[in-house]
Amino acid sequence: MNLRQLAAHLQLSPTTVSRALNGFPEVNAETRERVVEAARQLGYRANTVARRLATGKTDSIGIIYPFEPSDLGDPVFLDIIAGITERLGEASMDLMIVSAAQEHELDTYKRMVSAGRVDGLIVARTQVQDPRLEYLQEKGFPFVAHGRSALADPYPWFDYDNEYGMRLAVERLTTLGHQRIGLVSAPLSMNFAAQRRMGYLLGLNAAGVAVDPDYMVHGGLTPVDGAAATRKLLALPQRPTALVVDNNVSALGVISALRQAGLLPGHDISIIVFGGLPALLPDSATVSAIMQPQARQAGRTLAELMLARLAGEPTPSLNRLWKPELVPGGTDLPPPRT
Amino acid sequence: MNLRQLAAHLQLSPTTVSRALNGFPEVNAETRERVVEAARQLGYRANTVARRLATGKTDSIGIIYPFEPSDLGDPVFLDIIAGITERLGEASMDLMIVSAAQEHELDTYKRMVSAGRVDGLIVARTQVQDPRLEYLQEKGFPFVAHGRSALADPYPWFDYDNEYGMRLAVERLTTLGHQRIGLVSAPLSMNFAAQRRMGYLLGLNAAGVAVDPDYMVHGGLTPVDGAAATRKLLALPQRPTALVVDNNVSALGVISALRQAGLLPGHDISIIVFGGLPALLPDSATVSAIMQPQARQAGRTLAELMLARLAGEPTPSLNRLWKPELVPGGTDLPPPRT
DNA sequence: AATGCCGCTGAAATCGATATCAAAAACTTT
DNA sequence: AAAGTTTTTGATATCGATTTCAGCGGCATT
Repeated sequence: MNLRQLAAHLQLSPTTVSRALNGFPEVNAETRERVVEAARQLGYRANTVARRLATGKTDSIGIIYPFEPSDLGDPVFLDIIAGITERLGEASMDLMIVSAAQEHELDTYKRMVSAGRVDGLIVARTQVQDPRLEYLQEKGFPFVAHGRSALADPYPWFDYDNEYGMRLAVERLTTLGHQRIGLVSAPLSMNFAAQRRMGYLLGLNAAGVAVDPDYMVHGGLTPVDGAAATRKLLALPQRPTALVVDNNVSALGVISALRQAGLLPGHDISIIVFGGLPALLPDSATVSAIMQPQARQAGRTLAELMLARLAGEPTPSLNRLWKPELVPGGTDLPPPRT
Repeated sequence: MNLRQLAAHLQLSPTTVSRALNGFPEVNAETRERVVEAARQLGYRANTVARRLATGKTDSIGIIYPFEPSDLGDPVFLDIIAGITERLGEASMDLMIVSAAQEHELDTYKRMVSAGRVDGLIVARTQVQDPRLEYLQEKGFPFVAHGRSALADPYPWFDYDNEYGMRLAVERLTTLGHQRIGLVSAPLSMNFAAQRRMGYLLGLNAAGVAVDPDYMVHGGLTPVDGAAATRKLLALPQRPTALVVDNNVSALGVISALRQAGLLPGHDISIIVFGGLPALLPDSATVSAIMQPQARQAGRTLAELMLARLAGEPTPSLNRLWKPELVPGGTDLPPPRT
């Protein structure tokens, strides 16, 4: 059942039918009613592809995700996706997920852009220098970044105030009296890691605690890396009395490494995790954390920004910075007396 | 840059250019080379939407996922998605993810089908009686089910041998001497739960152990439900000496409930988890499990089946049943002497 | 030399909608 | 009643590809 057939059935022109269904004001109220009724009855629904060609809009947004073979899966990513699709659905738009081998990621962006598959792209896991964003900006292709980056011109982004959050964690610990605070962080090429590291430094400075590079370990984004970093920190001559971890995936490894070393978090050593442990874990609330608001809400916001961008809102208004907060869970306590 | 422009540039007709780029045999080799070269040089790429309208294929597959507000996120779902997109990408097809409120799920299916947005759908979380599958089959719309269901005609599906897997677990425990084995399962309307329950029953029967309905608790699909079920089992006059859990999300709650009750899994009580604990957890390997092969591989297989279905392969050949296996992790041991 | 066939190319129709512009119908105004 | 508006409808072009069918030139066949 296509438009022409429906029109023939109604003894109207396709033009009028199309107008009636799309709510154009010039259609006679009675006619519109007839058309809408017939469409409902016959189960007519405009062919998405044809409409797309005619209007030039695809009504879909893409997200390109570098699924790595070894990737254990970012626990919040799915929740973000849920938020995005939810909000897009309300505007009857779709989300297209495309996977890209990391080395060909930029090529995938180029293909998506020039083949006109989507109206806009959401860029995840931004990096400090991000060729993907540079490419999109140069092309003038609509995008929203999840995380900030160094770009020439303003662009729409959504981000947590990573620096502030980590500073919050460090200041909490210094207030409690800690002097030796270890930092476990993700690769510094990741934007959030660099920002959280900066928060760590600022926090120490504010408390007048000297910075010792030995206490800052950055590695990968897996539990295994977290565990390795922890062992390195515990092996220091003066081992840290507290740890801050800049991401929750590594944190899983950190905690298991502590247990293996016979240290009970919240008893023998303090620990604050940025993002908190994955909510899936029954004991996730027992670890003190810097919490970001709901990931699903973040997804909705990303979609919201995308829609606003496509509606032509001026870029400077399309930035959102969310402040995380400290949620005590019992693993932030004063250092042991010596 | 569109086809017409490229053709004008080459002083050829759009027809010939299209044919050259799409590998039709009747094009002169020299001409083809010229065309291909020019396309590369000028960065021409056929507009996806226009091609879709002309060919009637969308080159994309949909998956409709009932993201629930309370959903903690299925830990393997993302991995399955990764596998699907990976395989589809190799066939240069896209995956469209659509979220649906649970109550409107079927409507969403109808919309996707009649608006011609995708060539096929992958149906997740099949149920014993599944109106979504019934609808798709009736419409003759291509789909692949992740999990079996009761349908009139044969259809493409991918599934684990749930019955076999759970039977494996139970037989392992009865062999060790357990007589009172508790079952924690997901809602029985879910297909996998019903199948695993059947495996549980068969396993007990095979060992000549009487079935006691009190030892079978089914609830929701969250850690909280798992914990509640566990407490119920522990409160029985003769409490079970072993537990089998039919899904890994509930298992998280089961384990924490055991700990709270002062029972150490693998010491005071045996436990085998279907699917194992989420790999994200550092100590996931310490729990005995019935393991399914890699989720990502499952995703690839789903995509593979979809592609085969679209290529017109006969349905009966499009079924895949994977056998899970027992992976001991230290929590399957003989019951304590009494 | 006339005919037939093959290899290659192009004109035009098609996919199913929307958008533009023209025209018919209904209604006011003078 | 004629002229001018406003309301409503329709014919047709358009989006950018693919696909069908026709045609041209060259070569082989008779």
